[in-house]
Amino acid sequence: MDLTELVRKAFAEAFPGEDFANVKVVPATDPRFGDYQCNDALKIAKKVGLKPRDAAAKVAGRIGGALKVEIAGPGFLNLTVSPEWLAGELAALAAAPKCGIPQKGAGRRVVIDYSSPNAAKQMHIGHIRSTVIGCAIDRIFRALGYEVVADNHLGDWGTQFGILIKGYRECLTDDERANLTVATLEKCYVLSAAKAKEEDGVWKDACRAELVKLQQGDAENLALWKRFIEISIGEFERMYSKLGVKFDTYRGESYYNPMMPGVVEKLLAAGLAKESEGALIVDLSEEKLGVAIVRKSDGGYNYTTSDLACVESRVKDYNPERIIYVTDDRQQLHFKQFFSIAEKMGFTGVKLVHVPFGLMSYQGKAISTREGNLIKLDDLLAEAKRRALEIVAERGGDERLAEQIGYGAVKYADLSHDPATAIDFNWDKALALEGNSGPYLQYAYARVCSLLEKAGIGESRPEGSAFAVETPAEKRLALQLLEFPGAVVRAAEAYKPSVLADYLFQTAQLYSSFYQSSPILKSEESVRNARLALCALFGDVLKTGLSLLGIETPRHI
RNA sequence: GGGGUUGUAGCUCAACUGGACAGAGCGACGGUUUCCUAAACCGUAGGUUCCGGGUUCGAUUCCCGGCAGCCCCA
Repeated sequence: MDLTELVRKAFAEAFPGEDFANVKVVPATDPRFGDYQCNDALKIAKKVGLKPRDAAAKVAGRIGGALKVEIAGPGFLNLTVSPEWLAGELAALAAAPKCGIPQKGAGRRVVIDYSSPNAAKQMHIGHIRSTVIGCAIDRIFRALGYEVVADNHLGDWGTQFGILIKGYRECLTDDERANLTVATLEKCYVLSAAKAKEEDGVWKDACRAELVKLQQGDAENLALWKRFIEISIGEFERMYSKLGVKFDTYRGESYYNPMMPGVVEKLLAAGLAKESEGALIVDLSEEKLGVAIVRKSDGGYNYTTSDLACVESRVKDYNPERIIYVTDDRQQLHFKQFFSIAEKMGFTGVKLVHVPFGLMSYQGKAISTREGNLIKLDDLLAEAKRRALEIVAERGGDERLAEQIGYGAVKYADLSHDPATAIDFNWDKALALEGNSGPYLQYAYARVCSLLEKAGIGESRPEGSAFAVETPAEKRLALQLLEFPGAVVRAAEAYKPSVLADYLFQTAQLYSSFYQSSPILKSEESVRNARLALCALFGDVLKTGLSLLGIETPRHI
């Protein structure tokens, strides 16, 4: 029985002819107010010409069934459910596949564009956010039944390849060329770029010449470029496998490069683009979005054009309902511009969504080689594992467990914040193992697994009919567990994995509190069975929820 | 100059999009282990939600005007 539906029906009977699509029942903000509350009688009171409390009373009189209704304060409807209702809901949730996550996305397809590092560079801590937030959104949408195309829009084209090719030929030893790694590529880029700054400009011109050859399809340069990309992707995938990230496609900028002239032609044909100071621009000043350059005066293209080509390509290949871009918030203007142009070009059947996140800094400064504050992702993960191993080893845990916990800590530290929040990287916070942290949740899971195993339940599940909620601690946990599907939906609608992370943490807190205060294995049979059923459901919800955040759940810690 | 974004406890952050007494974590102080994993639990202290107006039954949330930080654009 859906409480919102029930209450909406009561509203509709009390006030025929009004629209109550927005009426909703939400969990009570305080246990003293009951189990659920509805605040909508207050909102419609004026509309129907009644005092708020009278409006509430009129609705309250029509809510029946298993619900106890009280009118409180200015006109809140406080709802208290019966133990039977609660047991029934818990049993239904326990029996539902995927812990009751609604399949809202069935038959729908979305493209999610995230991570997108630059080729020939090692990933660093600044890449965590797009990767981890994007991955969580990816998993959440899949869980809701969406067909997701996870696409890694690599930075794999541009002037840096002229510098790299020149550097590769001149700055590396034979041995380095034979055993090429991303670290070597980085080094050769730095050496070559430094020489390109020399006064005479000879090196710089040579780099440009290599770039032109590459762009014109010179076989040797193209082969080198391909090799650089393959090595880069290999290195990225080494990181992704540690982080549990998997892409369906790696279509980088180079993939869209050939489509750019076509895009510009369309813009011209549609009368959207015009010449200005030698460049081709789209004027969006009427929308207060300034102007977007779609072709520079030197004939080169930039991101706006490339992203438009990308939308066209994705619509053609996947026909998605939505394309979600997870990038840092410096790019907000760019996305507004390009979304606006895409709409004017007629791409109206696809919803374009930008999920901006606050840039990660370190010691108060933007992360860059120049600032000398660049921490490699690999090093961060190694340190996370090392710190976790120190603690895990005391209990006989192995390296694998240390990875699960250490990486879980890193990911959770990011996912538990609203994406919009800018994060100043801090070792102790990123690797926190206590309090509101990944390991806290993993620990709660390991404890419940241990409990269930001791009860002889393990991975099997007790009869749903065992549910019976008696004590306040049980009830708070039970009501919270019922909110899981809603939390997943809210996280997806807001594009904020933090909503789910927050829910899971609160749930684990309620469980820990319940666990502390309530003997389970030693209770007499009916209580024991009821509590075990609740524990099992908690375990399933926590495991499912953490999997949506890309955090592993070892059964034993 | 224009635009975006953020401002909540000592610190880091929540607050289900307008609801009841603004909640957590860390840090501080105090307590809990012959008992199902103490990476835990319980309690105490800590607030002019940046400032000033407005909208209304009700504002951390919405509107207007400031201030401050970060970012983008020319």
